[in-house]
Amino acid sequence: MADDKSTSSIVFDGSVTGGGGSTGGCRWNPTKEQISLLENLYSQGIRTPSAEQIQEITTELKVYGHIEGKNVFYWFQNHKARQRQRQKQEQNHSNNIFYYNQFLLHHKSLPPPPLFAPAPRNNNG
Amino acid sequence: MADDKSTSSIVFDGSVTGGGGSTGGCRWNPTKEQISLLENLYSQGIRTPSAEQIQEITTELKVYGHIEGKNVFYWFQNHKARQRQRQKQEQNHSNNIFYYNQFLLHHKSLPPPPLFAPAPRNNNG
DNA sequence: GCAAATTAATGATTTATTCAAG
DNA sequence: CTTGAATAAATCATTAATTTGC
Repeated sequence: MADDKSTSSIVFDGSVTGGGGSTGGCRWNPTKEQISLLENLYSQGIRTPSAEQIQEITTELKVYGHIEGKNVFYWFQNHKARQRQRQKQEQNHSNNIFYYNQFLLHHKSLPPPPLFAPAPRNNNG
Repeated sequence: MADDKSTSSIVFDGSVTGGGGSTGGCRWNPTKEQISLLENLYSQGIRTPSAEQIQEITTELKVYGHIEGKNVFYWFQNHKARQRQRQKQEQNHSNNIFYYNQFLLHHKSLPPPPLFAPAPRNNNG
């Protein structure tokens, strides 16, 4: 499905180096161990590791194969986003009770709302 | 398209105001359309709509279901607050992930990340 | 069994929001 | 109001699975 994109030529030359050779792919190809470890960390609650964390994780994962900090960073980004996406698809549940305090609503009849009245100043419209 | 969950339609038909019987369950339950529209307005820059704006928005949103001015007002209040909270948490949690996202990635292989490392010492070996 | 073609998964880039600071 | 910072969302591009035909 690579229609006429032509916009991006990609400067990626695959000089990822470091790899033990293998297929010398252009993009990082995580090993089972690496994925397992990453998923474990994610499961532990790590969603957006700090730079330091990324460094540590990268170092750890290097034992199982070539990897860089950016790979770790991207992995968490993508994983979180895709997990979210999948969850969203499951949004079949009925009500979407949102964030609203019933506190005010209990007032029911709602008297004249002066709250937002004294603000005739600039409007963002 | 036509992703209507059709969950709406009832919910708040009439007896919202002037009740007095049930203590709870009478709070505004925004529909997808309403939320979408509100978020759109928020995205357009509206943070604290004036009374007139609230009125207009309310009128517009009434097409999709019962809603009152206070709901609109509170929605913006809560939405803004929530966004701020989230942003703050993020800021406090992560430091310079940005480092990976903008600069390094464009430079391919991750060089030594001293940017966010005030570490004046350099131990190696 | 294997290879080409197609589809699905996912790594890597780019873009758009959002709040804080000046 | 403009700029800076930092994601998250959307998108592109490549790899792995899977399918299909021989």
